[in-house]
Amino acid sequence: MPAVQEDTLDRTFAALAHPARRAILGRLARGEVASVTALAEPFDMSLVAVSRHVKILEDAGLISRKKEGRSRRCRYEPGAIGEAKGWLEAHQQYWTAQLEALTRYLKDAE
Amino acid sequence: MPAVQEDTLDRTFAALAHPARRAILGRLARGEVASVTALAEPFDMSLVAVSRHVKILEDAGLISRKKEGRSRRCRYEPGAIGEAKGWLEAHQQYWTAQLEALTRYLKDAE
DNA sequence: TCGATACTAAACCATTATGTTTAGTATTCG
DNA sequence: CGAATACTAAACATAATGGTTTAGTATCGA
Repeated sequence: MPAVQEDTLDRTFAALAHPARRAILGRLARGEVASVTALAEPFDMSLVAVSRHVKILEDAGLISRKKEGRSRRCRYEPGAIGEAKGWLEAHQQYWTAQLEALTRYLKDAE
Repeated sequence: MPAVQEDTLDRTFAALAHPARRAILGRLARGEVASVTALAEPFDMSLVAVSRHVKILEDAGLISRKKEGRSRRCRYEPGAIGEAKGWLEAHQQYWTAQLEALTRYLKDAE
């Protein structure tokens, strides 16, 4: 199991906890590369607010932003989501292993 | 892809964003069934604080609490973590598919 | 029954999160 | 150059989070 920094997971899970950020990430995860203005378009929220959501996603390592003229090209970065998934998987696996052990134990005890 | 309620994911990811809660969940995910006092033991934090972390995990559906005499038996509930993992997987998959398509495209363009 | 145990509830405080509006900085285009 | 575009920064209001201490409530055990 790769040793992931605690505060990295903090930031990643916190970033994923907001529906607007999940929506933005979802769009980018489908391969789209979009400007902040384009990302803001579906939301009933100021551009400033969206810009900060984008920054939170960037700080969590979930996306990257590159200045391109006067706009920013935002793209998905798969590393952080992989780490979060890894954490969840590891814990689900432990549970599954535990459950299997219990099942075997109960079978033997019959 | 199962339709998971947005605010359920909000609560689940928010619950996972705190290291103490991940630690508690990790313990329970390994199959342990523990009282709040037992869960609080490793932390340099009041029992009251831990009790509230436990409640946040419970509200997110990650664990359940059952009154047993004067203590509460806390146990792992695999559903919510599965939904969170499902969300992450779905988005990783899309990206992977996108990447593969791009790779094919670039190969053809050579 | 009376005190200890295992909590949860309530009140409080400091900090962080999330939105707003208003400014300011680059960059492009006529 | 000068206006429009695409942001980010700053200042602000409000709500939520995360901790504390102090009070309850329920249960157990002598």
